[in-house]
Amino acid sequence: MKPQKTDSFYDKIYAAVQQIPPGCVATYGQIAALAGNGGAARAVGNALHKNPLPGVIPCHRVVNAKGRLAPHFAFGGTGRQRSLLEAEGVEVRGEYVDLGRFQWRSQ
DNA sequence: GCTATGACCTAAT
DNA sequence: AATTAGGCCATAG
Repeated sequence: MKPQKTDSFYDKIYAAVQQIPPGCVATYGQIAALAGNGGAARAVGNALHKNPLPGVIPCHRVVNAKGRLAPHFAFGGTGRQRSLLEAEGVEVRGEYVDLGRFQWRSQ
């Protein structure tokens, strides 16, 4: 049997994003993998775009495979994100983040 | 079940 | 560097 206590994949995605520790960032593919579907990066992006739980989901910790922030953000823009990430200790270069140093990984 | 959408990924032009 | 094209997946109507 499967310990499935959620209904939609989106719900897992939101949970995965909330699991991201401060000072770290995760890629869409990583969130998709945590949600149980590696490769569903697109679904992850859609889930966050809908952002049903603003203020609860730290979307600013989610970046794409290149460590780049989204072109648009439900928070007000990438500039807004840059401030939040830097505030947590993440070095942001324009719209890019150093994945080799701040990408969230199992410790 | 099909169509349309999307904050993705990669390659090609 | 920017745009286009194809591929991948899930959701909503």
